[in-house]
Amino acid sequence: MEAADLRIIDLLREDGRISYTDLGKAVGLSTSAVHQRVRRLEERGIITSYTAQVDPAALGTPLTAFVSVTPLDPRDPDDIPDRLRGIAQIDACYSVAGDSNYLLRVRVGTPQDLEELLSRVRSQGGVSTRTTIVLTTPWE
Amino acid sequence: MEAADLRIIDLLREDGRISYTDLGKAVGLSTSAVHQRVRRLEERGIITSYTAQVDPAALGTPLTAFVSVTPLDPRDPDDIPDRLRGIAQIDACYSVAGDSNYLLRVRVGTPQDLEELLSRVRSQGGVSTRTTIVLTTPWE
DNA sequence: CGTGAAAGCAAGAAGGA
DNA sequence: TCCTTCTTGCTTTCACG
Repeated sequence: MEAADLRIIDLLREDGRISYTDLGKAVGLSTSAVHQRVRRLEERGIITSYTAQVDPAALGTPLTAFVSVTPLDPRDPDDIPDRLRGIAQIDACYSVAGDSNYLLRVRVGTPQDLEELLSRVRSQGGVSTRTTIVLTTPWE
Repeated sequence: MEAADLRIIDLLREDGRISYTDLGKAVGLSTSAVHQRVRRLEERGIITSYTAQVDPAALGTPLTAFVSVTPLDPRDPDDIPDRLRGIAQIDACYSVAGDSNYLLRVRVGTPQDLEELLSRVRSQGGVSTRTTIVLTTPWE
């Protein structure tokens, strides 16, 4: 990938709402040229989306936790992600190599919410869980 | 928080580059009204930033891992986040309650890069590590 | 990749419920 | 306080060189 594209990606990661005009000034290209480059990056799947970052506490979910997930019966077909996909509190799901099969990052409001969520994950996913509470997030 | 603000936040999380005009149509308010609301959400720190999501593989970092971090000497002052902040490959740092003190999410290109990174984390952070490799990311 | 024109959008001022 | 409308200047988009 070219230097201009990398610079564009950097700037768009810093400020996803920057205008193509400013982007052009920053990389030394015309508005249309950067616009075209950005479109190509999007088409090639390099830039996948643009999102607003929101303070979880403001949305009523100040409590973050990581949940390690292991199937109760390892012989079952592994469709755990499909089984868990509908659960809104799970905001990331990683398939991992290690003690457990999956690692989930979840966000909830209170310890009670976490208890309910874990119970739902266990029954709906057919899994056992091991949970690690996040105290603070120095950066993300 | 009001329903309109929540709807605005939802839409901005889905598409961080949506125009205020479209946002206004979607929530049934004028352009200026939503614009004003968005600015207030930003000022109040509810919307913290806008970012482009980029495919890690395209940036040459297809390998994701979680690193549990424990201080070698628990009596030392705990400035581990400060010690690790400069390391670009660490893209999230969580202080956790559990076996270890911190959980890092890291992204690198190759197993060799991971080896180097872990060695740097250990020496620079004054910590021991336990690493879990991510195989796939069903969602994030 | 750049230019230029047309359409669309942002941002501020003024005024009303 | 929060909304709408209006106006001005930018930004985006697209056809073309």
